[in-house]
Amino acid sequence: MTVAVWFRNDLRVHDNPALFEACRSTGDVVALYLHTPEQWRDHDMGLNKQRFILENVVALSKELAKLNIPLLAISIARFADCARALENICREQGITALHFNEEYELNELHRDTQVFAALSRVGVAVHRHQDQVMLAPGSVLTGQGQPFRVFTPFKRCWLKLVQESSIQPLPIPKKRRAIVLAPTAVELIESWVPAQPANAFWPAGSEEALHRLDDFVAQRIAQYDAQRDFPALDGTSQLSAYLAVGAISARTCFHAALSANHFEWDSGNKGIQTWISELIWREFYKHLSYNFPDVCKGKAFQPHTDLIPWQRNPKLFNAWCEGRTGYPIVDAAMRQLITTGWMHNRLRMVVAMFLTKHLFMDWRLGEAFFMQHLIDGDFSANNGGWQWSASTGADAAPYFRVFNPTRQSERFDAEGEFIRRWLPELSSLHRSQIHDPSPLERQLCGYPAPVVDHRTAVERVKAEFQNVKTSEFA
DNA sequence: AGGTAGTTTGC
DNA sequence: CAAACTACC
Repeated sequence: MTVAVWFRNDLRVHDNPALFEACRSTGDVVALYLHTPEQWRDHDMGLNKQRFILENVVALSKELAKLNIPLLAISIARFADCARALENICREQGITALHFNEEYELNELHRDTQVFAALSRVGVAVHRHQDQVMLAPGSVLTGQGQPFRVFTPFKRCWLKLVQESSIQPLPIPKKRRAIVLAPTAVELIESWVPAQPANAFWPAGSEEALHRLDDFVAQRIAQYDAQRDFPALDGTSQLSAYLAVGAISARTCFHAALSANHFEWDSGNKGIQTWISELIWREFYKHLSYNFPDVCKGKAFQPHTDLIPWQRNPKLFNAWCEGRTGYPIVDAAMRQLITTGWMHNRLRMVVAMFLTKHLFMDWRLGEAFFMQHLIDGDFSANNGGWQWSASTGADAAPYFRVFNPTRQSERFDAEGEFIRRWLPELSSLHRSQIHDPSPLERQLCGYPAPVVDHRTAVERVKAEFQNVKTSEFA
């Protein structure tokens, strides 16, 4: 008897429910990976993340080899091909049961429904496990049995349920007896990696992820609340990419944070509590994708905001993409994204608000651009963040809350350190000038004038929102 | 997870 | 007259 584990966004051997359960079997265990480059393209997945995933698959195959579990990897085109491919592999390898961890976005759910139906039809037992979130979507509900639309009550309920259920990460399964089946050559997987310079900021593998978590919890988490908003500092965990591909689980992160907080939930260290809150935002957005699948179809969470005549002016959009808006903090952030595949969270909010509320451009353009560049691109978190910024989402920023990029810059990069790092043309400017250089200084530095006037832009976007405002009497 | 204009307070 | 507070967007 052979049992298979299909790996997707859970590229690790520790705390992996599907792997752990498969390994309770006495038969042989094999691991499967399906590469779906065309689907990735449809999802706007950038080369940074494609590379990172495949490097993590390679790292995973080595971890699995230590357990005597061969990894079979094949390249197909898209999710629609998964059922057929798995059916073939199961037949060829005599696989009688398939385990995998659930994913909650619409296309992924659809894929998994097809797989379940196809394999059940040919007599393969399909076992789905909960992994991506600590509490399954559908299990965190209001008193009315409805999904939450507001974060704070969601968080309160989530913490209560988690306390009752105690989140305990699973161990690495025991080494198994050697089996005959040879794994897919690492060279084949490596041949799928896009030809692009290696990303030195993000070494692949669970080992690195766990090391980062240890380091963060030991050194920086206690100051997280005080430091996380300053992009020039290294105040965040830098774990997002590993969470996005599942090189580490949210459970492991949560458990480490809680343990550092002496298992206190609503008390103890403020930095730890704030970081845990961020893990809960991640849960909140995954639950939203599942409970409100319209957001997976490009729709705004608040339907009336889809009446807003967002612009798609390519000239302005390109200025934003390339970091030439004439707002130093925005341009520095965009260059960090393009260069490293990552952007500081505070700046994600700043540039997203700028694109939507100053340039009045469709938030979907920004959402797609982020996915094309982010190494940690995650549909739910990215869509949630964009809709928060655009004021179209669940528990979003109110439409009249518009970050003033210059004010944000003064508050969170007071010395201009971050700006100087990414905009060398402004590096000689004094802190009093760097956030909004005078016309003369811009000319001397070869730095563009602002593409829009702050005041004018804010007036406009507020008026547009008021135009589509739902009547209280409707 | 805000900004801003206008007003009041407090030295 | 600047910080603090308030109302509104």
